[in-house]
Amino acid sequence: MTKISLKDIAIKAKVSVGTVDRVIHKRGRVSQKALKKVQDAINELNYSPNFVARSLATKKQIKIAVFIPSPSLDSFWAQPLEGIRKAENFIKDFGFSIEVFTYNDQHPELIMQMTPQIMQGGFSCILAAPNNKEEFNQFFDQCKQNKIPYVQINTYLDRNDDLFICYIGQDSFGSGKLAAKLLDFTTKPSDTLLILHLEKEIYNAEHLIQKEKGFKEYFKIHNNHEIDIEREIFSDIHDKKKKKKFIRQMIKLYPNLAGVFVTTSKLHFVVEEFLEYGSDRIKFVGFDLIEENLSYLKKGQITFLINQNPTQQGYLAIMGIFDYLLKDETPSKIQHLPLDVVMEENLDYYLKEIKGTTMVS
Amino acid sequence: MTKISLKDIAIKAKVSVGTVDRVIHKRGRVSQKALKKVQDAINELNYSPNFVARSLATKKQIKIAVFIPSPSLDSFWAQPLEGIRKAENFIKDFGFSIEVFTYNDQHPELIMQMTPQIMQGGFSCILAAPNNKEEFNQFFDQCKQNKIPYVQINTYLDRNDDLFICYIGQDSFGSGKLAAKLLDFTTKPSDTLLILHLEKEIYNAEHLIQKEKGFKEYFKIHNNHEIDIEREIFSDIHDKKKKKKFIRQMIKLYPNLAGVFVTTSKLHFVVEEFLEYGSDRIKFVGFDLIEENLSYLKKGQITFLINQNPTQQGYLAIMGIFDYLLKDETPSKIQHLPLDVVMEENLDYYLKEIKGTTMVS
DNA sequence: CAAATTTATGTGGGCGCACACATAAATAAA
DNA sequence: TTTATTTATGTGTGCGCCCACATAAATTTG
Repeated sequence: MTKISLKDIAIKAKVSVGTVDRVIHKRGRVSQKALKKVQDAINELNYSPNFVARSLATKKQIKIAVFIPSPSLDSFWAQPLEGIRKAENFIKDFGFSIEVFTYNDQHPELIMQMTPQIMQGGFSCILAAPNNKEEFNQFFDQCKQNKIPYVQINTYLDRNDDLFICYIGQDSFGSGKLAAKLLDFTTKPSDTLLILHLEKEIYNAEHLIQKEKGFKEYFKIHNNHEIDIEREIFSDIHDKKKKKKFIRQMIKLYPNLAGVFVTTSKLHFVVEEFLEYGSDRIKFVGFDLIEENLSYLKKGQITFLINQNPTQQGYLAIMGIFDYLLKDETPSKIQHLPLDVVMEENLDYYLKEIKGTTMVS
Repeated sequence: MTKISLKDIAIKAKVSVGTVDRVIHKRGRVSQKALKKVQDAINELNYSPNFVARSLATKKQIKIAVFIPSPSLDSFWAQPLEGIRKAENFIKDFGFSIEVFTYNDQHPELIMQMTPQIMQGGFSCILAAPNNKEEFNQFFDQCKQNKIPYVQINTYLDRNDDLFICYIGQDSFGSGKLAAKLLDFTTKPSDTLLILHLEKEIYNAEHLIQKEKGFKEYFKIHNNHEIDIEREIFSDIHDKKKKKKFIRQMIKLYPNLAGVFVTTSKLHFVVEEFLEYGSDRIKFVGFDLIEENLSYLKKGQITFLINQNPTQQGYLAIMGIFDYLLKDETPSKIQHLPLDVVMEENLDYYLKEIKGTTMVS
């Protein structure tokens, strides 16, 4: 009942293990006759290589580069990083190692500066979160030139080259629809709902565009209440004066405001002001279980947060790369993770991460 | 930069690898002097064994038994099984194999009949879903006698012996609270909410008791609307006549019925009748993304389903056992998985499972 | 047809570890 | 002191695979 080994194949095909090895790795130098015998034996015995032994034998160290926004600038990224570390812990005995590079998505010009360093680091694969559309299209072009395969997480950039392995993350469009549904629980006829982008250069952030589209899509289908959908952009969130002014203006502009959908994790920057100047009817929906948002959720001032399984994103991406490099398994191109609806009552379970090496999706 | 190996330790401690091996495995036959030298070397070089090589060297096959309700009788169990298979696919190259035994929780007397077979199967570890309290306490006693460690999923049975490795699953109490919150979104003063157990022998199903407690707990804290909480038990769900009669009776008994919480995955058995005889104000909350429930969710007749991460439960349990047996890692005893609030808009993402060998939570 | 070249096949060492076995050192019994 | 006995230590083989190298067979060239 024990697994079929190379040797079993060799015996069955009446050749040496060296020949079988050559067939499996398509190294050539095998006669037609032997080739067929070996292939038949492999099929008959339903052989698949033992990747544990394979990993031990190929003593080559495999390096993976990770390129994500800095967790110290945006605490959201601590979570994917945690998943990445968890995966690293698992695959390190297979000779895999991980090197993390971080960027600031508010200063995308630095991304290009870091690119050469990453390209020349001798990495077998790159995991990147392409927050900035333009820069990362260039980055991935570089990957292509250097023949380095890559995986995307969190933000999806449509790429056609064959070095793009897969995307793992949320469906931004779907998350917009979900946000709409959550706000729609409490809408009344002729209410206003506001889509609020707290970022500059929206055009360059594909995921935000998709979220807005999804939100609007929901109300195209379900607009039984004649809800008024508005959208605004404001990026000076660190300038308190400007922020207050802006929010006052919003309240004035939209007297029937019943809900605010912030398309990033930055909802916490505006909740207080909306509550102060606006009516208490206003409900909020935003993204991500970062500390700053959680305090409002716990106080009941934010009703819903949408969680995008960040830890899982990082973990799955690394493990996918592992499968790809060690087992030659090609994953499906688009892997959408669940969009969790998080409120006070189920928050805890999302926070405590599963202990032990081997988490999983 | 390559990892420290046994040999490195041997050289540093000026002994042979055999001696190092003896120290690591506590096999004795090592002098005090040598012991100390080796321990010091291990600490200094921060050595940890390469579990890939270890697995290859210990050629022994490790068998894991899985004991869960039959997926053909309760389709919920297809999902944990999927996670189990996924994990199996990963660990099979490590010489691990899995054998699945199923039982019928409606006929717990058969559980004891199967027990000897499982105990004598030569398993290194058992994964069980202890739906029936009494029988599984006996079952786990047997595990203890036979010195076979075990992991619980989905239902938690408090056990004190040191062969109980861990529990992986939802927090039943918390899921009750969450259900209460979901129904409370639309309650009005003096509404009635009904906790409905569609099982017999509730006293023997610990998780159901906990769900009820959690539900009531929520309204102890949040009862601003003077909601009336009722609870009923009905188990003849396959007898349509009795079922209809029962539901009519409920409607009559509770004229202000605004919500029904079914504590298992069997909500689909009663939705239609409640909708037929009752007011359309009645909202439903139940568990599990099984096909029968999903059709109602998609039609908008069920608003919320609570998902208990079943696939993950199975996957994590097996991988936990793997870590436990191969890496000597002791996991934390209680691992609560997230309680996902699933509605029409985010359903899809929970259904499509991540492709590839190595999922992971 | 022998020699040189190309192509096909087999052999052996090693990855890091576990484990059986052989040997050496220390201690006890004769 | 010699011989058993116990205890300590080292060596060697193999897990399944990869890969470098040696050898053998087929083909080409002179």
